Amino acid sequence: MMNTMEKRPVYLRVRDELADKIVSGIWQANEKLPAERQLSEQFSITRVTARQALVQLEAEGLIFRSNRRGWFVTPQRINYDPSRDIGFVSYVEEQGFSARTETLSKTLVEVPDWVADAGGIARGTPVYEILRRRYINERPCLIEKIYLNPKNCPGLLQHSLNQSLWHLLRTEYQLDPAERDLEIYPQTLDAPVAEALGVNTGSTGLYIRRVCRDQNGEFLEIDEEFWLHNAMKVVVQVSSKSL
Amino acid sequence: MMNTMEKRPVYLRVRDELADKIVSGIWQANEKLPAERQLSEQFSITRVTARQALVQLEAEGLIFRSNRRGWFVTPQRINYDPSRDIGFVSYVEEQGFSARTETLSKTLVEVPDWVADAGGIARGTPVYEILRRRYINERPCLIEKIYLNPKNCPGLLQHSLNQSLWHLLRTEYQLDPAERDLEIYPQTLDAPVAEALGVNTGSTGLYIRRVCRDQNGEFLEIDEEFWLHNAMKVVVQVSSKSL
DNA sequence: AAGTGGTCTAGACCACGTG
DNA sequence: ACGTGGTCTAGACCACTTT
Repeated sequence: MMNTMEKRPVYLRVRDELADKIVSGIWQANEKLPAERQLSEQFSITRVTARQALVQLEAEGLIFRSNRRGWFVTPQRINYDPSRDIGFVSYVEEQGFSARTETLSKTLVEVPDWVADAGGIARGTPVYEILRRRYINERPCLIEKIYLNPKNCPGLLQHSLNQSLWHLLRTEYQLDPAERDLEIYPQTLDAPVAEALGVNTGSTGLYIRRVCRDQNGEFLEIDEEFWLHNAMKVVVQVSSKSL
Repeated sequence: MMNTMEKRPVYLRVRDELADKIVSGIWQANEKLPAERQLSEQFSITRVTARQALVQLEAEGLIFRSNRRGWFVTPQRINYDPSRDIGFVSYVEEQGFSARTETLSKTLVEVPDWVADAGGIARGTPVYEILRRRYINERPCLIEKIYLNPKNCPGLLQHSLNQSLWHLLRTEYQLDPAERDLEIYPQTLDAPVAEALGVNTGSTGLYIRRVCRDQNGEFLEIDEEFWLHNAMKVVVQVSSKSL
């Protein structure tokens, strides 16, 4: 029974009880929580209040929702280093998870203005655009949008892109990035991305943008990643530059 | 009048109208939005629905709330490079904002276990712990918790710490970081941090952890930062390591 | 004292996913 | 067909901030 003398709002007390079942391991990763109506009955609260507790846990990353199927326990975050290119799949597998990449589309498009500006190429130039979806333990965790200058990698789209892109770029085209500019911030997922990840539009995500250049500072690749906010931790190692 | 044929939920249509006033500049940064009750009347909706729209905008980072005072338009994000130590204040001022640092506490404590492990020092060792709050345009934006090995900087706490810590460490103690390990992920703000930032417990934040080492790999500083999720963008430049 | 957001109740209907 | 979450109404009382 809950202590009714406690001043903490009801929804936070419910949150605490549910959080407890998760961190203590009573509810395992990917396990489905009881239905909202069931929870409200169990705690003698309205569904609105139950939802408030659930939304709070979602914000904390402890649970996630899948469309209209229900609420589930979030699996452990993976570590992710956007500055390395040893290959997503092997990197994730090193941590004991399974990973998979799926190519959603690969096309030649007119370069978006911001990509042209960030990459220092002329506006309107045609570039390769690759859209991929990546899974961790069969859960779709990020959408990736990649832009490449065809000048550097002609015929790239003929290859299968469900594997490490950098492995391909290195072995087939002798490309090697020397420097990367990263931009990272929390952002809500817009409709197309959210849909592709099977979550609600407007749910929280983490946005990562990566601009890779070669030794001459010439743009090699620009990559935008839209992650579920609870799927990973960014882990980067930076050496000091002499100024 | 809103198009009632539209399938988009009401709260998202309200969101759109409010978002429009913000991005179009009709409502300026830090301006207060109309009261929830006023909005619900204006749009002929319940307060619950109005709140749903506001919470959505909050998640997107477009507005923020201040205790029970109301909802306000979020000012522009600053760029933040956790790999540099040119000084927070000057870095922010370069971008046209004002900045200020406030020391909340400075003490000698027994090293927390995770700090000892991450820093490679013996558990139980005494270390300096510094707690600071940083403002951008007089808005509290982050809480910083710093751990330092007193061996490297004896007497540090006698200095004023409302300024660039690394300037102090360099000029007074000849310390210079060679390498930094960064860990970055979205996380909700716990009670003490949220209170110190004047926001609700459980609101979204961005967590940054930084471990600085010298050339010999010895731990110099560990720093935990708890940011408002909408206050900044992480911007890091990484040079490729030869593997 | 008045105004604000914070919390909560007790319902309802809808759209979608799963059997 | 049924169970699920997604949305929404029309109220209420409380705690805190501002005037």
